[in-house]
Amino acid sequence: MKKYYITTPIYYPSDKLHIGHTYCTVATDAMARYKRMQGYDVMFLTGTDEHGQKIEQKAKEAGVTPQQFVDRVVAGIKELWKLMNISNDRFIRTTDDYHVSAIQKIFKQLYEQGDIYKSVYKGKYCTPCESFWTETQLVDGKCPDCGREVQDAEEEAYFFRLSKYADQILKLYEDQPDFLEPASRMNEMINNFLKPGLEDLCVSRTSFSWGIPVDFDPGHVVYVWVDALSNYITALGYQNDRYHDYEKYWPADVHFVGKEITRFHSIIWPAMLMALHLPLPKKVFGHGWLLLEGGKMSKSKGNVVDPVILADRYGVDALRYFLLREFPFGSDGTFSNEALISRINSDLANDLGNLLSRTVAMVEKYFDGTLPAQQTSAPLDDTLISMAASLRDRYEAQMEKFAFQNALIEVFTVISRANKYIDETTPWILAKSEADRPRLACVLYNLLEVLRISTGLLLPFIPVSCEKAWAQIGATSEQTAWDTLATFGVLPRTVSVTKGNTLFPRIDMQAELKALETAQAASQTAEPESQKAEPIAIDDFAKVEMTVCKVLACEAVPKSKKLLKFQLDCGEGVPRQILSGIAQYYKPEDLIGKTLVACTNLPPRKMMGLESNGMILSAEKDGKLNVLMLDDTIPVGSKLC
RNA sequence: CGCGGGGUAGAGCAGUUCGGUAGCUCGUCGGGCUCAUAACCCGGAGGUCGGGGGUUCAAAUCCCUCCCCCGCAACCA
Repeated sequence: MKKYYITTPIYYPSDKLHIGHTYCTVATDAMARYKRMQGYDVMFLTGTDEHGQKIEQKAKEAGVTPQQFVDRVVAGIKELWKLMNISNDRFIRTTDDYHVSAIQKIFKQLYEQGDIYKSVYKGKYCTPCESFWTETQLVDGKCPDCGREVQDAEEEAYFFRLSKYADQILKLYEDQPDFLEPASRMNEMINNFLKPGLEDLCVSRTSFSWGIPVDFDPGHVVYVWVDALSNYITALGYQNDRYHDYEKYWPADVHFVGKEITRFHSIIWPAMLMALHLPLPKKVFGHGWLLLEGGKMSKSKGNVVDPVILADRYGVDALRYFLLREFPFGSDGTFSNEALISRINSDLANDLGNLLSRTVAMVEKYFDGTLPAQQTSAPLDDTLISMAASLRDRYEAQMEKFAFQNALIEVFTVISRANKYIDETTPWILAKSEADRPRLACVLYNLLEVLRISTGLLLPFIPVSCEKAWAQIGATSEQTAWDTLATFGVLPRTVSVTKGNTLFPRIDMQAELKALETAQAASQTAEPESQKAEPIAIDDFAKVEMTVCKVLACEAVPKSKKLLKFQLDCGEGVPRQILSGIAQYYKPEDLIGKTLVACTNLPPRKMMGLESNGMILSAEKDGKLNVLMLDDTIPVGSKLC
């Protein structure tokens, strides 16, 4: 049997997942279901990448162990995939025993054959801060955190000989121009990383401990590259006994990944596999991001879209459909509630749902639910029939290119044609004459066939709804199998229908937009987590020196989007230079002469090569920022108390 | 000149590989229909395809140039 191995990235469980992760996973799921439908033996893998410093910190903040922390988040992720009807065959966690031991073996093998070597990470060390810094991070040759002297220091670390594989990877791209898609991503890799030259990659850490220990060198843990990327083979049983289908499924047919991690999958991962003498995946596809009006989705902006709310309100299938129909898979798209509702209404409710509803209703009304065998065709039927019969091929061509959007457009073109066909044939008029009954029966039969083929092909996208539709049009799963979908006339002529519930109810746009706003706001405030600041002692507050100052000069930092450079009179006799990331909110000239407050006892910090000696106070809420401006009569140099 | 993506009707997008009448969805205006989820069908209005220059019989598409938006990396104390 032909096999097909497809993967999502393994997600980082430092937080709840959002609509972006859902997008990628739903796409992978649709592809997996499509391939199963075609008769492939599919392995669909997803999972979680659970190690690293960030999770160690988050667990500490939450007062639990890292393992407890990830267990909780991962449980939520599995629930989300269940809700979204994700049909993954396997779920790997990088904390799974079998993965841990396999990684240790892989790491050791690479070390023993010389592809990983122990070296030193050279830098400057600040003893009181216990921190390593590179030359470029230093401010005036001193520790950027505390301003004290630093010493030359060396830290042991393991490195992977990535540089050794640069040529082979360039050759891979030449020989296999479709290895990484869309093509624009490959250009980015070549220009940004390959051409400038690859540096060896630091693949271990000693600065945190939440990771897979390097078993032959205590104190070192394996860093994300080797740990996370290898999941695609350890999940099949590579170097472990938990699973035994590495031989069967590897190499993967495609890795679906977000564009931010295409680099890891198209450079580091192939290099690692080359080092291990393993076959390379056939393809890496870097999909685009879902953006929101006003930019990227991010926790800090508080504009994260929660898939659970949307699925609860409109149904899982509707959300799945929207995600794959609205956005071209390779490029970014803009998500909005309005677009979601509009898409559901126009395609699913008005076109597909209504076609099903009116067709089934007419079969019940005119023939008591069962068509007679005597049916008369007409030339008018030909266009519809040929469109429906050839639909599978056009759909398949798009699916093979991961062009989900286009595949769905193909299906809905036929659905629209069927709605038009009803107008052309006017069944309600045919119903009035006994002589036209055979003709009427044929018209309704043709409509049922279009519905059978359409919902057959929509199965990977909206699986639950398709099965409901089959129940209504009287189709069995044999009659909607892949092989039957390129043939018109599969349902028996005397098919019986059963009217069911409305497949996709229309959504009241105005009412829902309001309701959504409330629901989303509620879910965000429901988890204040670290919102409330810890109480501090008055002494702690007193440590912060806040000084009233006047802006002497202010200009944008060249090539910087965020930074403005201030010269401030803080009553110290000499101007103080402070950089502040508010360029998007203020024009430099508007701030000159204003009286502001700055924190003036922070250690100096270097940004864009310029030194900043403090922080200008501003207030921020809901993405809006205001610099604190004071009455100009307050004397410069006053301390806030 | 850091790298990449993009600018096409009021909104959102396709079309650009390989030049040949500018298309889709939503919205809007008018008409039709009554089987259906106030759904469906038909028609209209609405675009100097970011600006300028070039190649060509012919440019959204190819070449040059400029402008604007967005993302990535170094910056957000």
